[in-house]
Amino acid sequence: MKELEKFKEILKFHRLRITQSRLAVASILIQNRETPFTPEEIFDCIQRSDDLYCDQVSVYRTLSIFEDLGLVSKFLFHGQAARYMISISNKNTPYHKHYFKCDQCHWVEPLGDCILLKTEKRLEKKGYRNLHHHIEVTGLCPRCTT
Amino acid sequence: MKELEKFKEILKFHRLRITQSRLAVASILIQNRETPFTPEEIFDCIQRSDDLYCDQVSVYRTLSIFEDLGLVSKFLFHGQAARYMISISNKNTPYHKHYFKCDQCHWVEPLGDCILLKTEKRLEKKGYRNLHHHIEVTGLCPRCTT
DNA sequence: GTGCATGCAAATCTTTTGCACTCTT
DNA sequence: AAGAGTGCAAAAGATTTGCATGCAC
Repeated sequence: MKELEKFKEILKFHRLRITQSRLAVASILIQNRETPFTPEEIFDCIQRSDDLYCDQVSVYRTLSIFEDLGLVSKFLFHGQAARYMISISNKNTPYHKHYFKCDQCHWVEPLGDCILLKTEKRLEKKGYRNLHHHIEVTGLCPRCTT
Repeated sequence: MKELEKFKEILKFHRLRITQSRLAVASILIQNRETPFTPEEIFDCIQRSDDLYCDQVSVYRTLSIFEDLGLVSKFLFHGQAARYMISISNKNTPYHKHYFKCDQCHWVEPLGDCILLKTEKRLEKKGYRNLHHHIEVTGLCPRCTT
């Protein structure tokens, strides 16, 4: 399992420790790379597992660290707990930030190339700095369409 | 004040009552059309005002209704309370959904024409339905750049 | 008058924090 | 051995709900 190694490598690089909790959260995220999970769902998965263990609070702490390291991305669905999804591909290709999110099954699908680069360049010329962007397209995926 | 009339009109159209609370929240949103406010900030504004009144819980209930009616939009900033901003312009031009949001002062600025229409059409051909989208560009605005 | 909307209190849900203890390094 | 990380409990913050009362229609 290449991706878990990637997690370990990046943790080491940042002088962060490789612990049971961090490996547990990483494993769940890797196993469910197609769907963003809430901290609670991740915690439940870990509890159901025989060989993984992590406290619920540590799930939050771990996700926060993974987010800072760019290993996961955080998705906010309106009126719900935040959802996290692994952001390194199994081919170590760069993370693509733009997704379609299904309102019903929470399935997430990459959308293609970024279409905001021009907009950001224009803003930078005007004096805007530290630009980040987030594009969200939501709706019902083909499987959830009745 | 044209916009308040628009709020009243749309409430009436949906057989919802025109109440003190709803008018108070609408007024604050209209007065602060350039900045999205949290429910608490809206509540504080109302409390500071002499002639407006609304309970804090009713601010939440009212915002939820206004959102359903398309009168306001909800912005989620990571790790913070949701922010709401009026989504009808003073010229009754259609609401433009894409903004730059300043991380520091929460100033919000429209970005220009929508660049996702093509993407949405492509998805619809594939069987996706009920599509909505939300684009967020964040960073520091010129005023907040040191 | 009818019943939608409100105010208040309390519950709920998510996330964060404090602190003593544990385990990685 | 040092101190980063954890587990537990409890706090904090945002939002929702229940219910009796009030107000728009």
